[in-house]
Amino acid sequence: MSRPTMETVAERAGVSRALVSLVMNNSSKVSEAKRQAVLHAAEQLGYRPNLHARNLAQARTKTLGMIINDIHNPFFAEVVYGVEAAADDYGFDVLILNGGRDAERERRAVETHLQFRVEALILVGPKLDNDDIVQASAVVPTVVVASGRDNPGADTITTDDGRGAALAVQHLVQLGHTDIVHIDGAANISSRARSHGYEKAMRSLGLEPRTLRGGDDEADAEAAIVDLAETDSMPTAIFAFNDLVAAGALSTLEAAGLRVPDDVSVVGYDNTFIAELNHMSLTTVNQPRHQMGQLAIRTVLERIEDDRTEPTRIDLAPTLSVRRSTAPPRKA
Amino acid sequence: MSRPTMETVAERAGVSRALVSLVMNNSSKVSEAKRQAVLHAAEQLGYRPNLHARNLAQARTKTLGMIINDIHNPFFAEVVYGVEAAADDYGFDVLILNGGRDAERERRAVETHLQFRVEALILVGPKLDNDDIVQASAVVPTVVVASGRDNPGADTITTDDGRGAALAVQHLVQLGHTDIVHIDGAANISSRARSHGYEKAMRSLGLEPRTLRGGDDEADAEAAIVDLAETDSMPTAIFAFNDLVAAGALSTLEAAGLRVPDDVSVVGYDNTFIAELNHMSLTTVNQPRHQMGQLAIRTVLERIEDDRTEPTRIDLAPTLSVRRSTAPPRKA
DNA sequence: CGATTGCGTTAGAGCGCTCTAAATCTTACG
DNA sequence: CGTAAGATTTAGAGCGCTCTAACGCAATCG
Repeated sequence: MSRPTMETVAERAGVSRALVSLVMNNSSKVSEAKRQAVLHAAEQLGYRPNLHARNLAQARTKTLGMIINDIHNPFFAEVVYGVEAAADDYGFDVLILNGGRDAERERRAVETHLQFRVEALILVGPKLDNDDIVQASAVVPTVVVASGRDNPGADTITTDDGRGAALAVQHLVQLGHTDIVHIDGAANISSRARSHGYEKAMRSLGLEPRTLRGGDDEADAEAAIVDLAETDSMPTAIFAFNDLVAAGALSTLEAAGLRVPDDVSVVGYDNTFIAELNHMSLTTVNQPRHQMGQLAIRTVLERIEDDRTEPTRIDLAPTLSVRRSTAPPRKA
Repeated sequence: MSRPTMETVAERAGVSRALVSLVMNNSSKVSEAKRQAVLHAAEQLGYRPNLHARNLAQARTKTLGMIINDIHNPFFAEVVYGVEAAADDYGFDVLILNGGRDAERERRAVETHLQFRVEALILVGPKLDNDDIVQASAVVPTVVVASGRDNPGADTITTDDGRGAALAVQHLVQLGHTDIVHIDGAANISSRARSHGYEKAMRSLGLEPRTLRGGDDEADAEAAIVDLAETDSMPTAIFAFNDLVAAGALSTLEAAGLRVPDDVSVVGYDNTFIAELNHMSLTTVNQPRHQMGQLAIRTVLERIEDDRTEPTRIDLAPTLSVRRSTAPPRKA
């Protein structure tokens, strides 16, 4: 009652096991007659090759291991699609493991992938620290897709957060804003690069930067906005660390009786699903996620083929998606 | 230069390969001294068991295959967490493959999982048709997590869509609404059950149902709402097929100069991320997604252990998450 | 017509691991 | 001190597949 094997198929088709193997890998040197016989027998038996056996016999697995920081986050989903599209081109399977926003779980996921002998590791927005990444990349080619991060030993695909922030500032300034506040990402990895970019862009345009402590979700925006409202120092525009913070800003501003974009313009970051909703319609900085995913695969697979040892870093340019949350400031 | 194997470790530790195997499976009948020696050697060599070899040698893989309809959709993400939590309890690894909203890709994903000899298949919101599901479940125990669907051969975890719709209606009626329009899900699988539930609930409360054709995204809501506005037959409340449609309703109503919930109340379905956003704050029908994921695993694993052959169906009760998009109707 | 070539096919070793049965080493006891 | 009972350890077969080398056979050629 157990699953049929090549042996079974061979017997049924009246050929040797080796011949079945050749057919399964559609080798060109099999006579049409036998090929048909084998395929027919396989079909009848419901034969399905055993990947474990194959992977063991061959040196390789033709499999890539991907770990996603958090399956909830639609930001990463787009990267996944890019990765899968590219992997498909190269004939690789992609196994996905969920990191669950937890370094420890991610570590176990890496371990699992390594035990599966994946040929490369794609870490999407990893929580792992540098040591873990160094260790992993010592075992198998590793590529990290994340914003604003340097990963010793591993290839890295990022977008330039500083430049993204500058795009946001420039857009607002072009609209006529001069009083632009930034709500930062607090301890988030990419927070630093984004606030630096913001501050640098402001100064280079002769404006005074004003950065408030934020975080990475709606509630984090609230405190900052309330503070601005109470101290009567509400700017004409707000550049938030990410879309979720921007969303928090939106609702808090509204609760305070201010209208977006009439009274205050708001810019987010990441161009997530939220930003696209008509009801939100957030102007936001976009990262070419699909392309990031594709590049991740290309980079790491070329690394295998050319056996390059030096890690590469690819820094893509973000773009701005302008929607209805930004407008010229009210004429004072 | 190739990876170390048990043989290597055994040699280094001065024991036999079999002993290393025992240690790796932490058998109790190994002397402490040898255990340490082996672990030490393994550590030094960076030894990592080869899962393919192990899976081949053992009859089983201790691995489950999950296919997610669409990695973008945060509805499924929550199910994933439930699945993973439960699988972890049972000591199973979960391999995730992305269906990509495409039946053909899903079919290939099933094939891949079968070739990996997963011990069970978890299909989350599958696009596959019944035949495919029957075929898959003939090979390996299969469980489908999806709303409103019957899956011959496979176990099914659902919530009762009709009841969910009734919850929405009851809530609105309790608030005092009598003119409640439903925007349906058009060709979506669960559309039927939800509209039936809506209509039945309306009638049982002595109200006249009014169902408009919708769909599953923002744009689909627009046409319906515009129509209501133009024919001057705007109800006091709208029950949408899902949260995204509800979001579309929100923005279209607003564009038409109507306020939510003051002029019109809106109820969504699924309690997705969107509904939670402060700026949207949608009252919506919630499905216990995490629990659905957990139950999926329990069901299918118990099926293996008790080798039950009859498929089960578990129908969970939805709940209502009340937020700010609903309120009593304006007093006329 | 025997030797050569080439195509299609197959035998058999080996991939890294588990598992059963048997071997070896201790320890305890009469 | 010999031996049976336990406790550890090991040899070796086998999981399902790929791959190399060799085989059989028919066509080709000098």
